[in-house]
Amino acid sequence: MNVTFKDVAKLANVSTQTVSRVTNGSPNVAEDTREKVNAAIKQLGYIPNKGAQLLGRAKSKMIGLVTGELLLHGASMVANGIRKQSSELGYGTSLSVVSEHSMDKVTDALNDLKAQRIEFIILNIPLNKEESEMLVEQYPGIHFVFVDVPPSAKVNAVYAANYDGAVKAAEYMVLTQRKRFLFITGPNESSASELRVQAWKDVLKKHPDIEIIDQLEGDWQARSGYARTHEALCDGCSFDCVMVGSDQMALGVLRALSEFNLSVPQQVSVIGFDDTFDSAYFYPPLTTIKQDFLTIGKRAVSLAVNMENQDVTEAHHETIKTEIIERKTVQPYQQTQNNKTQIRELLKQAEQLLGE
Amino acid sequence: MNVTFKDVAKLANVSTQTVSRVTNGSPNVAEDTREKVNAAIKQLGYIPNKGAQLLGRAKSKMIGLVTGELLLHGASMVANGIRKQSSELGYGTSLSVVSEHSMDKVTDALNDLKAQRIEFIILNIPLNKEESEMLVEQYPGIHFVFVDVPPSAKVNAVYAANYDGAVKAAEYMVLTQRKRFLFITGPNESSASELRVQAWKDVLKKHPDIEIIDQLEGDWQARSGYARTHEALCDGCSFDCVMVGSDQMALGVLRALSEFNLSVPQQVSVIGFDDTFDSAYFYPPLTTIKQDFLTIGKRAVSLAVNMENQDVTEAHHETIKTEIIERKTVQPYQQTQNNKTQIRELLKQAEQLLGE
DNA sequence: GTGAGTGATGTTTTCGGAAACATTTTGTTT
DNA sequence: AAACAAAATGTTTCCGAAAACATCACTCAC
Repeated sequence: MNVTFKDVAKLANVSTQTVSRVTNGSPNVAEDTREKVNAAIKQLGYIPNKGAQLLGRAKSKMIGLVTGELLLHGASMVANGIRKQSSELGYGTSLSVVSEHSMDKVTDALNDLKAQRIEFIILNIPLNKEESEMLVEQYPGIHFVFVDVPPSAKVNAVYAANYDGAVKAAEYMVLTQRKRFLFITGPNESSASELRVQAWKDVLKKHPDIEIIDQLEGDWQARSGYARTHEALCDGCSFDCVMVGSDQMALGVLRALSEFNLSVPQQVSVIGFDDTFDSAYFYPPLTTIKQDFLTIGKRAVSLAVNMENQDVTEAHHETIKTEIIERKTVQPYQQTQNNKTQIRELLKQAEQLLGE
Repeated sequence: MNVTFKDVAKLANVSTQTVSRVTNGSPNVAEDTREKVNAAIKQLGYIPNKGAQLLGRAKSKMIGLVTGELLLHGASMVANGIRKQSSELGYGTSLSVVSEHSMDKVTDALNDLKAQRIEFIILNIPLNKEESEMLVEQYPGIHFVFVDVPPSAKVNAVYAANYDGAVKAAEYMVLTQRKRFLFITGPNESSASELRVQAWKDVLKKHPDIEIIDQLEGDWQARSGYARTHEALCDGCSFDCVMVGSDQMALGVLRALSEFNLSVPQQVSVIGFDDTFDSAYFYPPLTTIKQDFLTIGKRAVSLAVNMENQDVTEAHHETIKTEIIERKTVQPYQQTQNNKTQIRELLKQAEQLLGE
């Protein structure tokens, strides 16, 4: 029915095995034979059958990715990095999105990948230490790389420098003389979120005059950032600074603050985490900790593929650095007196309105 | 090496074909045999080999999706709808992301899907009429469904009601007495974008006192919305209203306007398109046209699968309705005099700053 | 009681490649 | 030119499931 190997072999007047050698780029093929075969392939529009390849081949040349919701900036960018690096290294990718955080769904996804005889799997979902170690044990022969998972000697992983990044954020806030902190964190099950909170706390507890007003759990999305902040304000919380676990949540935070007529950064400073494409266009533009998601994805692939060649003596860990991006939602101390500019701007706006 | 069919058959003391019948849910299997086989499968941890299935089976039971960048809200949500509906109908999905708009990449992706013997393919990328028709011809036997592609009798497609939605947006603006319009559109190659612009123009040309100041092309992302608006303002353009092709671009538009001290919605009204999760948290919350992306994805799958059973006499088209979401970036006429409230707020903010 | 129909199961063949192994051709060395 | 290595190509077998076909046991009708 479909064009196959044999058709190509017949047309090029060679054996099927030679065709196979050409399609797989074997070096031991004469140049003119190769050309002849390639011409036949092109002429017939031959497309190899993945099923047959998978069945006949020892290795699948595929990298599996199990990830959370791709709407999230981080997950999506990591996936992009993985796709990019995989294709660079000559691997295909098979994607499995696990929306809910349930181990059943994860094992379903893993079985599906195993059914494709995929031997490299990158997991970018929140997992605790036990879960990640269990998976490695449960699927022997599969090379796992985890993203942002609690450190474990048994498990290969790539991390953003969550702790370091969060330290930078907290120290930056301390420098600007903020005293009353509100935390809006990512989901508690996320190791990345946990590390960031820990870093914030570690920095702040060095300063006895600083108070942590509250710590509220969000789901990375703007909606939750808004809801938590709104609740806190309704409860009469008073804070001069919000540490937020993601830029998207920070968007919601900014909105809630603006509804309560709290000016950012004068009355309340806000810092995010991620540096999404949008965050530079928030009102005001968001100061945040940049993560290099693309590199995280790329390194995860490289790590996975290298595992094959190396001794599995020890698990590899790799940390991708973060960077603070200074924009307009945190006001450095020395600028505090600069409110005049702000006031002048507000008055100008008022005048313009009057002029209409 | 791996657990296979034969192992299961041996353990359950049946033939391999019986195992096959059980795994495929054939009705002609005795109840106790079925149980025996299932027990053996479970005991051995048997996972079917996708390659062998693909090779041995006539149909692949898979739906392929070729989509643009999943960072975009629309693409990501459509993909979610497709995954959901596919698994509901018992199909797997294979995803292929095409970042650049290049037909070569598209045919690469298509060939990859064809290599998996996938017979249902949904394309969610900007394509012109010729391109879509060409693909249908070039890949006979494959059931294509296109998303937001120019209407063609030869091509099955699912659309958002782009034209209707854009009409609503334009009429809403007209109602609020806006006179000088700026368009920030999506990429020109996008049929959806084109339709929206056409709708805007069709509505506005009924009103001779309305002027279209400029029409600028963006890439759906905030950055481009910001850049285009910024450029327009630097060029000295004067407008009281911006029609924007996507919410993300609208975010950039809002930022640019705020940098020029133009108040939204008093001096300039802005309306977006999409209703992304974030848009409710913009400053001010964005008035926009909501698209039901999830349904678009779901309907695309249903359409594809139904094509198999029906005569291919005529292409099917389906339109998913849009809805206007009124928030705060468009000011209805009767509220224009309400500026006092706004001014009072600004003055209050100024006072607060002075009090610090 | 015999033949037809039917449900449950077994046997054989097939899918399309790739690995393992065998063979031929070419090139190099002495 | 003989000897042998290396490169190029061919032949056979196998991967793991599903389809096609074959068989068998049983029920029911006449």
